[in-house]
Amino acid sequence: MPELPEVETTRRCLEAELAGAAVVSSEVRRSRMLRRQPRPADFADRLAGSTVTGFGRHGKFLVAELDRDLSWVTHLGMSGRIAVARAGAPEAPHTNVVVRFAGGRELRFVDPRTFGFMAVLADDELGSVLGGLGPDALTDLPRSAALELALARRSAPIKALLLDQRIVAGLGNIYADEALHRARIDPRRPGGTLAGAEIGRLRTAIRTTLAAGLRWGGTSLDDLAYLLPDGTAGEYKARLRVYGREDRPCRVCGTPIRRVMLRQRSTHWCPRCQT
DNA sequence: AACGATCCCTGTTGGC
DNA sequence: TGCCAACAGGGATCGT
Repeated sequence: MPELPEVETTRRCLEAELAGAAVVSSEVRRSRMLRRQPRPADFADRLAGSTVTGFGRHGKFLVAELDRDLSWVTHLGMSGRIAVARAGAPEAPHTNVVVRFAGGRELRFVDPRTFGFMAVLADDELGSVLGGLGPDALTDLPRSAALELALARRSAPIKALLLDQRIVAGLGNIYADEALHRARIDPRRPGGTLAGAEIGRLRTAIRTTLAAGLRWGGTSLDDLAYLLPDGTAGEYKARLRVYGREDRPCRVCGTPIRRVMLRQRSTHWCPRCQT
């Protein structure tokens, strides 16, 4: 579930907790977590002795800047989360990577399904991981004209195009459904059929939806998946309009929310509000 | 090129 | 109760 609001919430916590901290050592317990690191041995070698100057984000990628011109990249995948704790405090199951900082705190990467990954990359390696990403949906959302151009003549469902990180980076399955409900657009519509006014509504809906998710600390669907780095849950789930609400009444018109599989991803919408 | 299916991995849930 | 299939926040890759 980690999508842009969850990653940005995580980033803000890490910036407050760990910006300026020096890495002492790291421990990788599942080597699969380093599969995007060109030479896996570089990970621990490059982290040791590095200082984190700040935490950034592009789409769903968390990008910590290190001194020495290195970037420490984390993707949370489906089930990943970051925890910050004191060394020695009880560990969650599936703690796959631990990075220890001077002063006795550590960053823990918990990820049961291991779809997430970490890598410490030099500038010339960064492109192979972040290169294909489109503009960030929160900080750099394209203007309507640019969005219209990106969707023109596309036959894929608009929902699928919103999930394509090359067009806009940051939306996932939850917030794509939520934004389309806010925009009153049927998720199955071919992207190329969206008219001018609809593009504007979609753009506004993306901004509003992401801002709302962020305001509530993201969406924690259950206690086993996404949580904030301090272990508390994001509160946006209670405010979702369509995701996970099949057969329950639309919050706008009362019509039962419908669900279909689109590109193997479950898709929720209101058949009355969204056309 | 663009599109859709499949696979990666582990855990939970719902139906029989 | 027990078992097994279906499904879950993402994305790389492979046919067509």
